[in-house]
Amino acid sequence: MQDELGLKLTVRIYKGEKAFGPGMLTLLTLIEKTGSLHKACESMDMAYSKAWKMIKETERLWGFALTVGDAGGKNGGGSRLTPEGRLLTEQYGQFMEEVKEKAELTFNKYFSEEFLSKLDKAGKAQKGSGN
Amino acid sequence: MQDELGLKLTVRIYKGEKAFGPGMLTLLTLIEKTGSLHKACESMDMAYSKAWKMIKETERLWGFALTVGDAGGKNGGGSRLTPEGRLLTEQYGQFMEEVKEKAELTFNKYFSEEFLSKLDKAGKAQKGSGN
DNA sequence: AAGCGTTATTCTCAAACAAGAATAACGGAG
DNA sequence: CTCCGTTATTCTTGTTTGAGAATAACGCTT
Repeated sequence: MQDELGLKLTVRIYKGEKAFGPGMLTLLTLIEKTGSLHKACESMDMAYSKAWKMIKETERLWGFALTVGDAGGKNGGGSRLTPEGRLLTEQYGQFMEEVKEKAELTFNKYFSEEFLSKLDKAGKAQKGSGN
Repeated sequence: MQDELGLKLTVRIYKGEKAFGPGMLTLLTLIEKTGSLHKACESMDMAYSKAWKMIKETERLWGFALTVGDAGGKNGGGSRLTPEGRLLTEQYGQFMEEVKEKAELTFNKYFSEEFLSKLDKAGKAQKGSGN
C-alpha cells in the first residue's frame, strides 16, 4: 500500500536572519519542563553545544536573554526561561498551532480524493500522446 | 529597533518521504516557462545535476513522470511538463499561496505592536540584564 | 576535599549536501 | 560531418552542518 499524502509546515520568524523556529520552540519548552538545558538536549537528542549556540544566537538577534542558568548547587544547577523567553515561546507556539490547523484544512481542500483521481486520470491519458 | 519581524513558511508535501516542496515548484515553473531544464537551472542558480536528481527522486515517489525531455534537434532539445507535472505544480502553487496568505494574517494577529511592546516591558522588568 | 551534575565554551571530526566537471548521446543547422 | 545546445548520468570536490570530546568553573552533598 502506498504512503498517504501528508503536510509538513515549517514556520520561521525572521528578524533579518532567522530569529525563531520549531527547534527553539522544542528546546525552550523542554527547558521549562525539565529545568535544565542538559536534560532538554538529552530529551530531544540534540548536542548540548548546538543547543547552547542556538540559544546564544537567538538571544543576540532579539537583544535580550531567553534563558538564565546556574552552574553548581543542589542538583548541579539548571536553566530556566526568562519572562521574555516564556512569552516568546508561548506566543510562537500558539501562532504555529493556529497556522498548522488552518493549513491542514486548506490541504484537505486542495489535495482531496477528487484531485488525486484527476491526477491519476491525467497519467492514464498520457499513453502515446505528442503534446 | 533594527530589522522588522517577518514570517517565512515552508510548505512541504510528504508521501512517506518528502514529495513536493518550494524548490520543485520553482524548478517546474521555470521549466514550463523556459522549455528547458538547462535554462531553468541557470535562472534559479541551481546545478543541473542537482535539479535532475531532484526530479528523478520526486518522480520515483509519485510513480509518474513530471517532465519529458528531448536531446538534440533544433535548439539542442528541451524539457516540458507532463500533464501530471503541470497539474501537481499548479495545485501545489495555489495551495501554498493560500496557506501563506492566511498565515500572514495570523502572524499579524500574534505579533502585533501590542505584543512586541509587552515583550519589551517584560525585558525592562528584568533587573540587571547584563547579558 | 572529593564527587556529582550542571552551565559555559571551544575544538575536532564525520556526514550530508550541493556545485561543477566530465562524459556520452542526440539531432538539426551551418 | 562537425558544431551547438540540450538531456542524461556519474564522479569529484568543497562547504556546511551537527555531534561529541575536551576543558573549566561552580556550588551543594557526602
